[in-house]
Amino acid sequence: MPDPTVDQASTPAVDLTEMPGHLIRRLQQIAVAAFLQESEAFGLTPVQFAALQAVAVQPRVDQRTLAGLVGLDTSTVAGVVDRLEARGLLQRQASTEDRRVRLLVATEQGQRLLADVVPAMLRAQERILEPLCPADRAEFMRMLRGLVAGNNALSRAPTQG
Amino acid sequence: MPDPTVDQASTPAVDLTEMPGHLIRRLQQIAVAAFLQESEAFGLTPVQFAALQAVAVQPRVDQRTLAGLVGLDTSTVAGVVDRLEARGLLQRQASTEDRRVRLLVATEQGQRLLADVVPAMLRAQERILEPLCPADRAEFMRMLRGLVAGNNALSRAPTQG
DNA sequence: ACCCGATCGTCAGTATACTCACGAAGTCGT
DNA sequence: ACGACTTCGTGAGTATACTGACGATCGGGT
Repeated sequence: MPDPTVDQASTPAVDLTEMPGHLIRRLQQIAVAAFLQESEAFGLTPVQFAALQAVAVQPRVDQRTLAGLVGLDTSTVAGVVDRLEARGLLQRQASTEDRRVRLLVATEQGQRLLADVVPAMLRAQERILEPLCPADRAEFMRMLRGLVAGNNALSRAPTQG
Repeated sequence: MPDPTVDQASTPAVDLTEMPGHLIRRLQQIAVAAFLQESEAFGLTPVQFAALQAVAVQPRVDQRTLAGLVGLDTSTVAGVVDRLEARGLLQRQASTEDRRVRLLVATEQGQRLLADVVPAMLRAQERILEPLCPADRAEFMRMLRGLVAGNNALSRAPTQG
């Protein structure tokens, strides 16, 4: 009697739970869900938070530089900035020196919202790593940094920060 | 002289590269890029591969069960299955016992494609973990499994497999 | 037999995230 | 001054991934 979960023909015995890519995707879904739960009251997504935060720290960045800071394609940044601008959290200013670029500045409202969201964001980060013992958490973060740094060039939007 | 990268007002000093959520998102982008590069010739996305693989291993699954196997929302599964069906890699069969459900079966063509893609997929997995030393790779996978299992209920699409 | 709640799939809407192509604008060589 | 090349932002097209709502269907209780 063959194992009923495995096709008798020639289906390769691939276990998704052994594949880094699969687990990374699942963990990403989890990380987004944790963030959204903790920051429910503020209506910011993780990417919107990252973008707004980067703009607040570095006012008058252009969109291309912002893309490099948060690790996004410039097409994607355009949409994220659109939504932040529509909510009045951020402004696009025309540069006088280079009329191609749009300089980004966080509004007062954006900075206030940011300050409010930070604690929720930090709670979400803790929740993500909670299943690991404290020693493992540090190890995991170290490896995560190593993997992202080592493979940085692989993705379309390499980080420069 | 204050650090020019930090706003002097009150911008919280959040370093994105210290946030698990940010690094996980970056690593996910990297994992997808690695998969797409290795499997370029076949035109399958990581999620399409996972879904097709799960259907091949477990023929006549319904879409809801498939969602649980690969960790996807049923809405998302609908789209993935649509695309696989349109390419003739998979078939939706009406169940005689329960007319609500659509049973999924991989076609011959789908199974052949799957077999062709598996080596590319495995190469992608190796590339993702490549920056770590072999001992760390095993450790990383162990922690990854622990994080996904421990937080499984957090995401909308908990895995049952 | 019939209603009630649960389940399966789908749909509309929104938000990443990519590719490729484009126009506008800058820069540099000649 | 002019053409070649590059760079910045945007747009269309595609693919995850979620929420919330819906119709169709099934099951159980009365």
